[in-house]
Amino acid sequence: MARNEFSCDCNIIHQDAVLEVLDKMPNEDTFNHLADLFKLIGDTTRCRILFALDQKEMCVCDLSNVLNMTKSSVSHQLATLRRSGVVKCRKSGKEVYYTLDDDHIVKLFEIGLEHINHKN
Amino acid sequence: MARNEFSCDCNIIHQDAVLEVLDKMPNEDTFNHLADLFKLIGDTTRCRILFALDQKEMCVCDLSNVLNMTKSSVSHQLATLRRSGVVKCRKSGKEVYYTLDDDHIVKLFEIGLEHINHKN
DNA sequence: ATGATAGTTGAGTAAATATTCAACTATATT
DNA sequence: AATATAGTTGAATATTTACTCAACTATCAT
Repeated sequence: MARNEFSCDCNIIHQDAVLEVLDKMPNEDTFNHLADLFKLIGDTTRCRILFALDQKEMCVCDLSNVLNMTKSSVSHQLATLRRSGVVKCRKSGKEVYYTLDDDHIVKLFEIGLEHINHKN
Repeated sequence: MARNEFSCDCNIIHQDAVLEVLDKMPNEDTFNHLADLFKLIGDTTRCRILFALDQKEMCVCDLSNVLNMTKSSVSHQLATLRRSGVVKCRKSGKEVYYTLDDDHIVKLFEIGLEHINHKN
């Protein structure tokens, strides 16, 4: 069997399948964005923050108490979530109140929880 | 204001909110499993593998060609996905064929793609 | 049996990242 | 103005992890 045209260390076993799937694959950017989204919620702390904010608008200090973590740590994660556009904040006096700003997050959580519960 | 009972470096601003949210929060295990699930699909390579397998059953060599990566690298990621129970495999001759083994993954991808496209 | 190919696996390396710590800004109170 | 608190931020550290490399097993063809 002839060496394949692609730069990988094996021969093509099913060229038809490979070409068909390659044709249907979204581009690199799409996968990067998709992975970035899941990576964003793929952290226990951020999961807990997002879940808490889905219940109620909260300031950094409230969240620190709910998570039992330092303000600094929570603030760092909130900054990450804000940069990614899944939470937004408003300032009121000395406090900064955060809220969820993305409907998809809740849906992802719902399916994620389904996944966990349906795994015998 | 009295120092709070929780071991964090700030005072409670809204004790009612904190207690209410704490009451609704799932336990630690749940968040760990949830985060692990999203972490699993929070990687470009694994996203691409799962997307490809959603199109068609494929062997490691096929996937290596689709992804343009070494067999070793793909095999490592497949082992991770297998350990987590989102793909399964069957051996046939020298080849090992992988398929998706979790309906939730496709749903998560759908919502993820929605998220990406609905962002301005 | 010998050689070739598909796939796996463990160790090593490099990159990414979550938390800590300390310094900082901004706002409110006295 | 001085002090205290809420929150942010950059640097450092420690942990995680994706990929490479080399060695290995299993299967097929001759």
